[in-house]
Amino acid sequence: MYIRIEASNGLPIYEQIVRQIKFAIAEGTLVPGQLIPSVRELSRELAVNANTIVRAYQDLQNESIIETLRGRGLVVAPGATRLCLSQRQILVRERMEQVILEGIRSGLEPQQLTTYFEKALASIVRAEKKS
Amino acid sequence: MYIRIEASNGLPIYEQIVRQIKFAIAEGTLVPGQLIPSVRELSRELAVNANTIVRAYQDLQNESIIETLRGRGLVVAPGATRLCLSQRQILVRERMEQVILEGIRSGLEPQQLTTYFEKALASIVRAEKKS
Amino acid sequence: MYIRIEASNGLPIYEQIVRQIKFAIAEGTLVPGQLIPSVRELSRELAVNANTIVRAYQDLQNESIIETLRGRGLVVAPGATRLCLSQRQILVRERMEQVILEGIRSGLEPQQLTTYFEKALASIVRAEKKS
Amino acid sequence: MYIRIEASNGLPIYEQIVRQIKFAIAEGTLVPGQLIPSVRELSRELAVNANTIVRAYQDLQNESIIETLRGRGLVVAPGATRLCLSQRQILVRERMEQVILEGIRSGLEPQQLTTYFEKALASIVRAEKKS
DNA sequence: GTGGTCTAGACCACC
DNA sequence: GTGGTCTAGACCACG
Repeated sequence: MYIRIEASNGLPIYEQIVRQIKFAIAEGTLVPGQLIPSVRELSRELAVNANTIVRAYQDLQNESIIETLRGRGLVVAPGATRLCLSQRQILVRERMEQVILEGIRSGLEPQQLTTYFEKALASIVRAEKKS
Repeated sequence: MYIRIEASNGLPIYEQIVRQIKFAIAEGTLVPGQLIPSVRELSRELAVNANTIVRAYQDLQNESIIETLRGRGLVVAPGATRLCLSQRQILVRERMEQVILEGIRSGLEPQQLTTYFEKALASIVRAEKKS
Repeated sequence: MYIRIEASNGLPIYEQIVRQIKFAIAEGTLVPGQLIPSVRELSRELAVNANTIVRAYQDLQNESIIETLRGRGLVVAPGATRLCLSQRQILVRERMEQVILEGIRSGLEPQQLTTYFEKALASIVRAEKKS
Repeated sequence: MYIRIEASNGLPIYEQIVRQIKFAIAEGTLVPGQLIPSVRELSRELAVNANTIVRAYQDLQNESIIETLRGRGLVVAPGATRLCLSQRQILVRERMEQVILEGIRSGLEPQQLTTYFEKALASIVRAEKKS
């Protein structure tokens, strides 16, 4: 599992960790039942304060995405995959609506917005295929 | 000019003011040369501390969107309209790209994204027409 | 006598007036004994608040550059020409020293400073000749 | 890093701080990546209100001269050195031009200005060598 | 009346 | 511990 922290990009570090773990689950890199790295381990690896990792893991526990296996560590919860996937999609829909609303309110024509959308989608699909 | 502050929506108050003034300029409610509400006036009207208004106005000055006429007040700068319009559109494009990228990365098919986009656009256009 | 006020250029309006009157005296446009425009007159002409003119004239009186002729108005004081000339030159010397000091402290070589100086002087002399 | 505040020299305190930090970066006392004094620390040290320090630091952030590492502090941004150096030199050139222009307009001969310049430069270079 | 600066002190999120 | 935001209230220069 690869997590990359970007200091000072606005997003709190614990949020970056939460998101990337959810993402790893959504795309199947982490599957239910699998152990995730211990607090100490991840703290060392990312050169991030242990408290910050704890905070991230707590958020994930509160959302029932991971759970503790006493004495063994933290594992991905059953049902986490479905949860993460649907969460992400709901989020995407909400943001899409916001962006469109802002665009319209700033005086962009629906036609222009559609053009933006299509161009962006095409170029992103292309870029993702390569990587 | 109507400014509405929403407490605790995440955005700092001064940012909400900055955005709404930029928006008012972009849509032509405020035009270059026009005096904007005085610090004390807006402070009273929004029930917000004067320093917060000052902060917002200073940000706008740093971006050359307003300028001071010493002892008289603050006016919309020449060129502010163009500035605000283009800023807003650039912002919309950037966010659109982000949303699409997130969508693709969360496993949504381009086709699904397009459906989301079209539905959202249609319903927003309908809603805006009414209001 | 021509006075030009630039709103919002940082310098207070009364200062701009004081300077330009001193300048007019230094270059001989205004000579000792000559009446200067009345407060009301100048206020109308420059579209500037009368209080501001009063303030400027007070500063000039405090420096003995103008004086009141009871019942007649304000006149340029005897000796004002010499005063204005020397004031300006002292000021220029002081600022020259400051600029050089800053330049040296910012890591510019004396040689570079000399080059800046010569180029600037040449171009300004050229520009002034034309006008 | 030494910062010296001079009360009431016309320049606002936050401006004095901004300038001196830029200067420290330009001369290499502060290098990119280095933590600058915390708000509270500098506030104590200079006996200046914390808000005033915050204001100064925000101005520096807006110019991309420093950036925040959330929860850890503020560091000099990469590229800040080049930025500060060039800013300072541009400033020096502008002021040099202004001074010369004023001198010419006050009736000083180019020859006299050159004499002023050379004398001032020589004496400053001498003084700086000693210190 | 206007904006600009400063202080004092509070509360927040983050690490 | 860090910075970020906000409030309250003061004083200043300017018009």
